[in-house]
Amino acid sequence: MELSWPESVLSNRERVMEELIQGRELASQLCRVLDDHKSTLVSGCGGGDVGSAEGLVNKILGSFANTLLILNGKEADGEIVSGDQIQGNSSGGGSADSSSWDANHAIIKSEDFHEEISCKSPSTTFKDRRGSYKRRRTSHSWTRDAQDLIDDGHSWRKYGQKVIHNAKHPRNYFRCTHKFDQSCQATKHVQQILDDPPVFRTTYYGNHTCRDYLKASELVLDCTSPRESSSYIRFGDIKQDHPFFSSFTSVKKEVVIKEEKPQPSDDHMMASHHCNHSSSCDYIVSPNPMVFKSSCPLSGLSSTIDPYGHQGDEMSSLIVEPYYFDDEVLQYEF
DNA sequence: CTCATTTGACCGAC
DNA sequence: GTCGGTCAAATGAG
Repeated sequence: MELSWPESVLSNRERVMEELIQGRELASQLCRVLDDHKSTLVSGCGGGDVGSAEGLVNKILGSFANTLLILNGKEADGEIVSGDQIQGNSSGGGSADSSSWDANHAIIKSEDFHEEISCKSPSTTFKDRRGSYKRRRTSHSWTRDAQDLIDDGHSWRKYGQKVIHNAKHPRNYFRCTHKFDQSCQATKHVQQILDDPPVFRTTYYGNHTCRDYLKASELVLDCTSPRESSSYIRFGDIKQDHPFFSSFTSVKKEVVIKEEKPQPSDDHMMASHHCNHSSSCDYIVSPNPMVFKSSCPLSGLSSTIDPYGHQGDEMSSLIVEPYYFDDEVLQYEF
């Protein structure tokens, strides 16, 4: 199959590579810093170079964010951020808090970005009765206004629709498809708030804890067509009519190749994919769930990088996947 | 048959 | 009492 990159992508390809490679280098530095820090702690000296580690983390996040912005075509708008501009979750609040990012006619606002790790109702007391719930007032949420119903890269299942007081259109309620099989608590509400032009407000609640590889392994693309303002690369569903989609076919293959290796963990999400093709493609997304798996919530990454300003969607999914650089896997062990 | 959507009921928050 | 979020049976699509 012929790989053909669109011009806009080709022009950014080198920059993407630069950003990714820089991210790899920074990550390597971070590993060393963390190792030093660990040994320092073991030796009882305390302190360590935490500030340096944080700086590296920020730079890494910035590198990946820049990559994503390039892919998203936002570079020209001067929205490339430096690593120092990105603040990790650990530094409190998250940079997405006051962010408003206009992409593809979408406006994202982070309304309520409180860190509430401990959630309200423990699953042990989970609803025995219908309608038993607590209103979401303190859980973090993000709203996103868009003229299109944008696929955010996750699988959603509609579980309700409600006519809202003083609202012209009913509100639709969605939960993650993997709510039960993976205990993913992410939900979203979608409501049309304007008629002409139609504007849909999507409010996201909670983080995706699922690993929806089929959907998560998508890349957000900038698209010149307003109608396709939210096109994605879908590795499990390559759209061949799009020149950029076809160019990523090899990516899909590589993902499949990795699957065929025996996975010790619960890595069965893409078991339905079968492909024996090999590929020499250069930068790849892998579904290996072990990479980036740490005690830190993934939202720590996604909340700061994701230009949409919400956690756990396709962007974060892309980021937390391991990246291959010419047969080299970027892996972190924290 | 499986899975997603629809829709009325339920119930806590206000 | 009203409103909004969720549940779950019924229904539909593939």
